[in-house]
Amino acid sequence: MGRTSDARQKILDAAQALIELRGYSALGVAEICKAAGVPKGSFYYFFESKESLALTVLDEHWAAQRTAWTGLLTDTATPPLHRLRRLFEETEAAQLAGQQDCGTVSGCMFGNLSLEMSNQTEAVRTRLQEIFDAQVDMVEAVVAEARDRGEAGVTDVHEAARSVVAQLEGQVLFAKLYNSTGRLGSLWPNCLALLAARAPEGTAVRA
Amino acid sequence: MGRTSDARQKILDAAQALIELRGYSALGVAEICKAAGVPKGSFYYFFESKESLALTVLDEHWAAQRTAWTGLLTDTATPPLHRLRRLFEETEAAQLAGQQDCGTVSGCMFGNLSLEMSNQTEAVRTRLQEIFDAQVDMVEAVVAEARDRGEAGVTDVHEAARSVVAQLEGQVLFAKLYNSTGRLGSLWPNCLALLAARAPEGTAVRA
DNA sequence: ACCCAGTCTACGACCGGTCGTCTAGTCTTA
DNA sequence: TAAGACTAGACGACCGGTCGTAGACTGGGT
Repeated sequence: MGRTSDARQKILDAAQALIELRGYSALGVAEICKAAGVPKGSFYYFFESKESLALTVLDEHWAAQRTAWTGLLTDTATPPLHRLRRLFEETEAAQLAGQQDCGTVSGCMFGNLSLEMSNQTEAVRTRLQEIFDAQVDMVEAVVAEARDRGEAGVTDVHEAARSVVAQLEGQVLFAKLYNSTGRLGSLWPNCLALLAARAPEGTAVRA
Repeated sequence: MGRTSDARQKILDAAQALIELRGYSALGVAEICKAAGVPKGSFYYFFESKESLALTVLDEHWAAQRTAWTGLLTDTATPPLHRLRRLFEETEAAQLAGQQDCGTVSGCMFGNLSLEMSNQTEAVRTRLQEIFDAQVDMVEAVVAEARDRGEAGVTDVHEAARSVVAQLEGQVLFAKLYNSTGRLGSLWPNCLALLAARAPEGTAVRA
């Protein structure tokens, strides 16, 4: 009896879980409705189309993650690099939890959908770009803070932040492929390395 | 006719192109056959199933890429780190070429299929694991060589190689999502950073 | 207190089309 | 003509999506 029908929310919840578990294209509207315990006929009352559902799931998931990230990354009581480390630890913990819940490391929904849908529907691609832009911006702010405190030698903070997020996506992809969270521990040392000063051109790096 | 029918090869080529362009799940057997100019009825003469086609495409694509990588990475005439740099340059060039051919950065087929299929069919997941294992091994050999020459400070060469490949996958994912190869240039400096010595535990943090 | 249009929510039945797959058969070559 | 190489066409299942309407609720008229 919620003000917005709870059937809609049940569809949303089921869709989010199933998309993380099995992807989008391989998923049918009927299957989503069955999992949600909602008649299929109701689906198109609550959602305009399957794609519109994907967009809504994306938005809801990002809203939740953004809240969590904001809490982690803007906590001025802890040094900026420690905040980043906590972000990685939380990511690892989340993947581990997902694995124990449903037997499978589900990876990052945004990365998953990027590779699966971005060249099928322009709307989803645009939304995913906005999400990753926002993620990078959030990391960038922390990196800039660290640099100002002399804790990171990097000069181009935006590109550095992008690389950190890219590293995270790549490692999570591996975690999903190998169904193992074991190696996500390298996230933090790698982040540290990416945030160190860069040699201007060419050769080796000393300690 | 040819001992291996050329129809089979035409299906393979069309499938490879279409999978890079539109993914696997969203692709129908009929569409592949039409693009290949092969009657749909012939498909199941040449391939056991759609999944078996995917496996074959994967193998063929990897065989080609492995050859190219081997040529690049085992060229003892050039220093190891330069070989790695050339690998990134070639990757960037390949993505750019793909973009100009079909208007879209197609990304890495292995990464794409990892996120799209790895939790649908175990056979594909296993094959993808083998491919990435091999990629990491190839990079690892070069990293070990660089370290022996004192050009890389990293101690765990396997994990370092894995991180380099992860970074590559992450950046290529972004290139695909934003349909832009412009930022793949950060691949090489990031690789350098990942190959530098790691502090054992949170050194950069002085708070 | 009762009723009855009118309105909105919610849904089962169904649509045309496409999916992956298969079989029955036609070609080609020797 | 025997034997393989190849293919047309159709199969049942299922896809995303539509639609007519049942049921719950509303607010005036009586």
